Amino acid sequence: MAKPSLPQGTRDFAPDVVRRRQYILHTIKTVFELYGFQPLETPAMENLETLMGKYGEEGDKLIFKILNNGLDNPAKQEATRAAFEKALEGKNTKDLTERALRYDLTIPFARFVAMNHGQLTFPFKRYQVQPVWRADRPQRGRYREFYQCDADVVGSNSLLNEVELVQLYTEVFNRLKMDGFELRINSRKILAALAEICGGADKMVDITIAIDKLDKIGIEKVKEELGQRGLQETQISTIKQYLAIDGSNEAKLAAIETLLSESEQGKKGIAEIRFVLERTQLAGTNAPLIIDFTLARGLNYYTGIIFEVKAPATVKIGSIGGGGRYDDLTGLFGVPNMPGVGISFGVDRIYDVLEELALFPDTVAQGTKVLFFNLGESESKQAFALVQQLRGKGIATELFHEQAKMDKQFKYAEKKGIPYAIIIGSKELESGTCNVKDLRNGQQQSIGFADLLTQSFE
RNA sequence: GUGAUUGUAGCUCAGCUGGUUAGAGCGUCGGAUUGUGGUUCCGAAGGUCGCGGGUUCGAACCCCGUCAUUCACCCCA
Repeated sequence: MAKPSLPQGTRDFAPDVVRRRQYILHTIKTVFELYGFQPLETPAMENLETLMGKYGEEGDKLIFKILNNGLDNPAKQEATRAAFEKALEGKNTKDLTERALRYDLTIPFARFVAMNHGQLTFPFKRYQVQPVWRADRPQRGRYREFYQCDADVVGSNSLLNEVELVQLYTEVFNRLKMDGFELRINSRKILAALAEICGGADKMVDITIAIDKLDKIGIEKVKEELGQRGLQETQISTIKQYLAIDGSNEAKLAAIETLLSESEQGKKGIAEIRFVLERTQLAGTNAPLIIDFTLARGLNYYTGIIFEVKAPATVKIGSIGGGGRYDDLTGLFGVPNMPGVGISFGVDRIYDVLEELALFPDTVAQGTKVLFFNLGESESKQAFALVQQLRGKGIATELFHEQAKMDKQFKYAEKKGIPYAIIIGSKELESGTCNVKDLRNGQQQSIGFADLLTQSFE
């Protein structure tokens, strides 16, 4: 029997890890609900044609395809062989695969909205927390199966949605006690305006891809890449000027206004950012909003405000969330005029940040609150009755599974992080009391069976 | 997909130029300890050296293949 193993890029989550992940997800979901978002779940698999062509050529390669069943059916053998020939050429055919694992949550969501737009109440605010799969090569912090945690508002052009999402981000990270996170904001319209004054709107994709790498490779390499992507010296110099904008949010706005004064689109983008900044402030939200004109976000479907959440500078993890506005979510599925804005939380990275900064509350590790010791036949009968009563009160309680030395039972409690041990031996049985020991400080008191039910066990 | 890297006990890692029976720490289990844990002490179990092939009198070590890991690129969360 070969050693069991896991498929590349997948993980088991042990109990203590699940607890901590649930703490994060529960916090986020609570805030989503607080802001009026509704939960949605979609299937792990979609029809292949729903996904293909939505993520670019590279994206298509990273979609996990599911082999059709019944390929060994003799009647279909001819078609299957032909399909396989096509697969060798890199083409997909229904005769070989017609389903695939979802690659993200946005496209399934778009599919859902397109299918149900007649029944939905708009603006439709949904959140969705589910795993997605990518046939990417795994690396640190990159997996083939990972959770996405998205919230979107569709069917509304109002910038108030952006303001609310800023508040939502702020609330979540405040609740997680993550001091020092930053909310970077930019507008895709400003990037478009930059491309415009650099001589070609068609260069926007090239420019954003290069700018996006600024953090990683530095200004010189970005200039190099821009040159390779066919931009002229004067254009690169304008972009350099653009990237050099620095200072307070006000100073940045003033500088960008001068630089993009010729562009109508640029003015719109600037006005959008101004609006979000002002309204956030007006609402009294203490959001760490920072304008960052170098923020580009690779994805091309964004059209307005874009966000990115950066982890506190002390942990070198970078982005822990992002999002933005798009004009047309469902056009690809035949339902036009469906604008929206959405955000996403990077759960795995948030986990790493909280771990590194030791921000998980101690209580997260606790499952069972009370362990009854098992010291004999009649003792355990009494204990078992009390166990059920405490459970009835909603207190997570266990009885040690067999009679054993106290030493062993203490160690079990300690390893499971159980805070209270209740000891009922022959003496206690006689007196109708039990010893309740707080394992965290070693203090112990004798309590009557009846009084046990009014104890808090916190 | 491209280029590197590393695979030895449950975990972290030693293991000399290729040479007898592959080691340590931590963890696990048992004991010191028959009703009070975390410390300490003693003892034990645990390995087809990732897998397959080759070279050699002899391979954990060298060669080839393969699988997995980690990292970079691409792309992205």
